[in-house]
Order: sequence, then C-alpha cells, then structure tokens
Amino acid sequence: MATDHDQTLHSTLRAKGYRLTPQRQLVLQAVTTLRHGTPEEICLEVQRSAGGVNISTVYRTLELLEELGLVTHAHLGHGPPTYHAATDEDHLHLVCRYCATVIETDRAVTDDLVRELAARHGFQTDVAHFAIYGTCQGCAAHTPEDLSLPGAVPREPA
Amino acid sequence: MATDHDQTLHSTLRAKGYRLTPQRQLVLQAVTTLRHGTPEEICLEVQRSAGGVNISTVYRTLELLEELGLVTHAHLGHGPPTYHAATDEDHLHLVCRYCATVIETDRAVTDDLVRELAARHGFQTDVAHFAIYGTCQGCAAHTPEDLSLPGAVPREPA
DNA sequence: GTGCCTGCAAACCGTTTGCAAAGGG
DNA sequence: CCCTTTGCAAACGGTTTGCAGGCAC
Repeated sequence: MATDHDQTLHSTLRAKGYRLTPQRQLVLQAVTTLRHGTPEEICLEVQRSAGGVNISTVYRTLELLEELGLVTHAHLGHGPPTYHAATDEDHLHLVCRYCATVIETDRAVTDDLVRELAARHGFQTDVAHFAIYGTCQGCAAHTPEDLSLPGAVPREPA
Repeated sequence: MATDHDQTLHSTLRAKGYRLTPQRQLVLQAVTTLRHGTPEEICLEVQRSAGGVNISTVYRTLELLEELGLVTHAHLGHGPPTYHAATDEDHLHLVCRYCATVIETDRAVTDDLVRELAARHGFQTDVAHFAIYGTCQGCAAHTPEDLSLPGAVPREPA
C-alpha cells in the first residue's frame, strides 16, 4: 500500500537526487513497526515481505535514512544500535545492568541537566543517543546488598 | 617496585582464591597510568614492560579486575570501551558528535536527574557508564546552521 | 604437585567494502 | 540509456573461546 509515509520518503529522496526503491520503503516501514530495531532485526522484518533483501543493503539504507533525518539510532548497550523513526523520538532509555530491561521515560527529566551543561560547557546535549545505565527497581529489590559489592555479576545488555 | 597498589591487588585476589601474577599487576598499573584506556591501548602499555603479554589475557584480566571492583569501564562511543581505575571514578564524559572530543565534568551535574529517576522509576542510575553525547562549543560555533539540518555529517567517536 | 592462569590460534559477531549485475529515472 | 542501487562474498575490527603447556601457591 502507498501511504503518506511513502510519499514523504519519495520526495525526501528525490530532493537529494536519490531513488525510491522497494528496499528503502521496506526498511523505513520496518523501523517504524519495530520501534527499537537492530539492523539484523530490521533485516528480518524486511525479509518477511521481501526475502532477497541483503543485510548490507539494510546497513546502507539505514545510513541514508539517517542522513535524510527520517530515522535515528541510539546505543542501549554493548550490542548493535537500535533504530527509531524520527517521529518517535521524544523519549529516552533507562537500561538495567542486571536484566537488560529498557524503560522509556520522558525527555523532560533531563531538561535541567541539558541547561546546566549548556551553561557550564556550551555543550548541546543529545540525551537520547546513549541510554542511561543503572539498576531497575526489580533487580535492586532482589539483590539489595549485593549491588554495592564488587563481586556482583552485571550482565550488559546485548 | 612493590606499591600499596600491588598490596591491595594481592589481598583482593587472594580473598577470592585468585592468584597474583605479573600480568595482573601490569594491567592494573596500565589502567591507572592511562586513565582512559581501551583494551588495546592497555595491552600496548603493558607490553612496554612485558612484551609477550597477549591481548586475550588483557581482556580476561580486565574482566577479573572489574569483578573485583578495582576497575570500571565506560562507553564513550561506537568503539571499544575505556577502562578506569575505580579510584578515579567521580567524573562523567561529554562526547562531541563532530570532533569526538571528550570533556570531563563533575558528577554533581546529574544529581537532580539521578534523584528524579529514583523517584519516578525506582531506578538507580550509574551516570558514568555511558557518555553524554552532543555537540561541543567549538563545533557548534563552526557550523551554527548545519547542525539542525538533517544532512549534517556526524562522525561518531571511535 | 595441583590446578589456576597464560599464550596462541581459530572462531565469532557486527559492520564495511569492492565489484558486477539489476533496475529506477 | 545512464548511473544509482543492489546482492554477494570477502575483509574488517573488536572480542571470545578451546586447548596445551607454564607457573603461582
């Protein structure tokens, strides 16, 4: 189906001399559908409708869509980055060191921090690019004393 | 030379049934010397005094020292993590998207944020684990208008 | 002497690249 | 028809693993 989305994509591409291809439509669609997808997950999602699409095309396409401002990526841990539609950008991620759960929270919590860093260092902060790391409520409850001890076994999210 | 450092290391290791080896001493020393070292940089530093030390030993040793609470690592960008002595932990990192410069700033700037996340989500934040990403003063000055445009070419730090 | 620890080499995972063929404008 | 874009396969960088021999205790 031809959606508004596709229309935007088409004109954004053409404005820079790029071509509209099925692969590009499908990758953008997959990013939107998945909300937090790694390149590999996006590739699998795309392959559900078009089996032959190669992962290297997905990488190239994500880079392009990012340049066009249609998607962004964030780092939530050690593993591959996750991609988001640009329209879905006003949250940031809390990642638990123990269970790797991702909590989404409002960007507004960092307003003061952003202001402070601008004032102190002239630094323009992109809060969402890296996750905020720590321990979630559940894990803190399960292992109340271990957490402050050196020997605890944190498991960074993939 | 046998330092206090070595003494701490020795007893910390022995307390958990581990052995004291030259490699472990040297890696801890290197982490302290370099202040922000990647595994590879640490390996090179170690090899200045002991040529034969293998990078896989460095990886294994860093993991061990982290379990013992003697070092920590942080992610400053796409590339390998950087390791720090645990005694040098009270700062956090601002990383510029354009020039990859790392600015160190006081952990205190995030006190409010940490309090807020604890209140809202019961989340215990480890602010230093991921860098704070954005645009440094210099780069913001050079390309005042480009930065808000989609086509800008950010270069994530290694 | 026992078995933890190391060096080596190979495997691994996520990502990038060169190239020739396909297909969008 | 041109030139961007693709699929494929190989290379890449950072990290992990299995194994046999070496060394701390």
